[in-house]
Amino acid sequence: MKELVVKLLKKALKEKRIKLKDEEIEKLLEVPPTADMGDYAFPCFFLAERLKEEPKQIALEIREKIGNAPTTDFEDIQTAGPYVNFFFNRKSLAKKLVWEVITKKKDFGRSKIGEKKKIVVEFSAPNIAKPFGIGHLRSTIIGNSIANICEFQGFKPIRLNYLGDWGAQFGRLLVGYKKFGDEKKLQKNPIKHLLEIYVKSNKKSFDKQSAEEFKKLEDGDKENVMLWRTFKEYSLEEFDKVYKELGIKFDKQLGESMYNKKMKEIIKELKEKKLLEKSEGAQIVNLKEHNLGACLIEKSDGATLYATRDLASAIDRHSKYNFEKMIYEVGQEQKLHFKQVFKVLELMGYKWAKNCIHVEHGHYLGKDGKKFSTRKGKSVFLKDILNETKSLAKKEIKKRLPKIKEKELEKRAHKIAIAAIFYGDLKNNRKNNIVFDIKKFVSFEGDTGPYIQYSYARASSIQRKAESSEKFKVNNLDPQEIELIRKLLQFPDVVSKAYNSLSPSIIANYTYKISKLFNEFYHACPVIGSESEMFRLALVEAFRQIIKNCAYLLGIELLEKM
RNA sequence: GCGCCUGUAACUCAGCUGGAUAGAGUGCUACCCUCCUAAGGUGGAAGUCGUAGGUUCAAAUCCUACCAGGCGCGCCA
Repeated sequence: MKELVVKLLKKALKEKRIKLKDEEIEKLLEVPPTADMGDYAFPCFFLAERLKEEPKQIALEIREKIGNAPTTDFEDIQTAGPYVNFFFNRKSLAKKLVWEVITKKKDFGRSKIGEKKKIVVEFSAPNIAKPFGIGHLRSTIIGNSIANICEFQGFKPIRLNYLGDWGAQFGRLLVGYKKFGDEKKLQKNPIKHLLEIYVKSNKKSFDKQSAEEFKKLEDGDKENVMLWRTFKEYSLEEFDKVYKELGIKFDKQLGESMYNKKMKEIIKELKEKKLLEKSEGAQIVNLKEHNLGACLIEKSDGATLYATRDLASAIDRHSKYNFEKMIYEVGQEQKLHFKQVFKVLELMGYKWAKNCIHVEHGHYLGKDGKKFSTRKGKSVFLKDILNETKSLAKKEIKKRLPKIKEKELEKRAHKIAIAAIFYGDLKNNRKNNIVFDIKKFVSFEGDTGPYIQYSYARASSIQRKAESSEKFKVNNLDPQEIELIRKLLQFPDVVSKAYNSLSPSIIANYTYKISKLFNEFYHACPVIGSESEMFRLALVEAFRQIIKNCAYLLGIELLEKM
């Protein structure tokens, strides 16, 4: 539909001797704030500057050059000050859009611009031996959604979970386990026990010992390697359960430890390329002239660091996947680290370094405005949030369906809880910190995941009660129908906007908006038994389809009944 | 001290590649189930868009300074 507007404008502008590419015109087009201002608007300010004429005048001229309206596609084309407003023939718009959505189904809004090129998306990346907290929840939810968005834009995402299974924190854990460890406790509740140990050993007095234990681990000390393996196995079991509950799948699950053997190669390569220098006993890449400080490669005791492993992993992934882009969905506090790593890769001569992107997210803060910290033992665990949300969902379901079977109850409550948590996170701009409020997560009213599920369930309910047909005639449209159609029309643009900024929140906000418009439509326009029954059923179906596509992008599941 | 991010209604947040009257949700308040699911809908009250300058025909949006919060700045990840 947008192309029609572009076509008309291009022709009119040509007559005024202004050459603009289709994409340029498309970029200038706006969707007016309300339906009575039309469906697309062309602002003339930009041309006013170029032609040194009054924008109002230009708008009038363009309107004149466009010529006849109405046509089959346009009901009217008006000027409003400096804008040329295009009013689609709403009946034909309604018919075209609904038909397109119903025939394209899950491909409506999909783009092929990605040409199946690979995009590596690293996300989640929890640390072994620590419980899955809300910190990693953000990366998991956002990263998953970003991978889905890339897929929808025609790329082939490679979902990568890069477990924090190596590093100095294992030195701490080893010291702690040797001092306070208890095999029985470990078997009974491994994560809880490991966290206890970690908190106990996270003290300055153990710093030296911890560093020694980590170095021993890196050098292959038998006892340490065995313990490390045990910790890892227990953790993986735990994480598998978490991902299953969340409905998250990865293409690859790797750990930092796998690059342990490649450390020497990397250091050798850096030396050969004359990037390494010794400083205060450690080996660094000096990035002062790039205003990025120093990137630490090797500690003074010879042990490696995070950056070293990230360099190795990036090079390895590029040789394996030859990716178009690599996205790291990691917290904002690691911004400098990634800038350094990407810079070092660039200095090493890897041209693809510019295709590595750190997609950062803000964190959950406590009500005091402070960050939660596992190190201080203060954290909010996913398990607790999930349980609390689920039990409230159960209560709500039972209120409506007192006789529901336990199995069905469990299933629905789970889907609702996941949607509440996912949506509650994704609706926020990822860059910002969020004040964590359990009440908000557990709330099912207003701008929430369950509201979206509810809207879908209502739509599905109509479908169940009426027989729809492929043939429909569009009668006069009510304002609520027009508003809904106008918004549904925007779905493809919304997806591409979300992709360009790698922001799932754009999809989330849009999903809420169409749900709200649907509920308004539902309230104002009876479907079954109305004169427009057949068209309205088709419109409901189009809404269901688009909201399904949105839910897919967000990683949440919908329910036919709730 | 330097760098990055943020500051919008009582609270939590959208809007930020400049554009037509600044939007939601929660809370408060008044209504709407003989009607396709009230987890809903309709109305009302509530805003110096942190402050002060600047750029522009046009600024919540861009620039500068300041104030406030978060994060980072060498052997953690």
